[in-house]
Amino acid sequence: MSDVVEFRLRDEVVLRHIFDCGQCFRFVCEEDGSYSGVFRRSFINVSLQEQGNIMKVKRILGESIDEEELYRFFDLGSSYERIKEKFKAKDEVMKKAILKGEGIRILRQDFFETLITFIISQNNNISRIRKNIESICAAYGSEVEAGSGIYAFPTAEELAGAKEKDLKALKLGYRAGYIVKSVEHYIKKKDRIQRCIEKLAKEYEKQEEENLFNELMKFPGVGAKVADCIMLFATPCKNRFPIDTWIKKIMEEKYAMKVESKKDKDKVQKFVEVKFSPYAGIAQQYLFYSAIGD
DNA sequence: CTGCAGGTCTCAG
DNA sequence: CTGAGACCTGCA
Repeated sequence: MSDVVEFRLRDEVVLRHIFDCGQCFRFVCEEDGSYSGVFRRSFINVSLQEQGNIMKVKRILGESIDEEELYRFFDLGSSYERIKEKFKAKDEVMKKAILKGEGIRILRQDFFETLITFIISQNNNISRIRKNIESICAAYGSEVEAGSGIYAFPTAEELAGAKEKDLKALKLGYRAGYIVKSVEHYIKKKDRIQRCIEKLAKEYEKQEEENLFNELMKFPGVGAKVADCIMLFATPCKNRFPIDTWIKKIMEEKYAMKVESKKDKDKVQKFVEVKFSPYAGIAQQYLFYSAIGD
């Protein structure tokens, strides 16, 4: 445990691509291009050093930071360069998309936080998603350091104290009900889900991926898109391809695929799986980032 | 004052 | 099993 951790990077990393590609909502860009945000029970600052060869993580407030946990958070065990080469060779559209999002990495975030965050994200806009999350943290999370005014994301037990009307008072809107029910559901199912995730961490299996997906779909307020996001951003599975409005547009414009009915979407899933498995989710991030970029 | 935002749920058919 | 409509809120 320490105050500063540095990693020598094997891959090209661009912080903006990581923190501004829609996978997380609590990190903000500083004037020097570094990013600050809450990681577990610490407020940290992430910057690149030495022409991008070193990633430096500094604890600003709260608990000391752990190298292993950060290594996992930034998915530093995966070689994105190798994945990118494979993608480029297979697909021309992807080749261009990768140029725009060269430095993306998929963060491995906390499961519960990701679950609640993406329930909030449905049919919502970025600025309100951010506000909603901060409200929840301030109301139910604990401060990373006394008097700092910076709050960790609440644990399931902390958030279990929230009633629907309380969350509505925080302007969560109709998602308030989903959250209350999903917190309850999570507390009941968390052991089972944890086991699923551990199995997937040991080795990737399509069947186990499906099991977890089906399990996630049982959470109130979680549909296919949100389930895919949770899988991609909070479990070892990198094969889910969330289809949101941006991806829909891309698949229609660049791949000439229809994306309206559930059937159409299943077709898209198959299509990207054949091309990019077991990393369809990483492909999704390049496409997504290239779409929001312009 | 409408429209819409990184969807999901609910019901008819 | 599939396809419309409704849905909190807030900013354009």
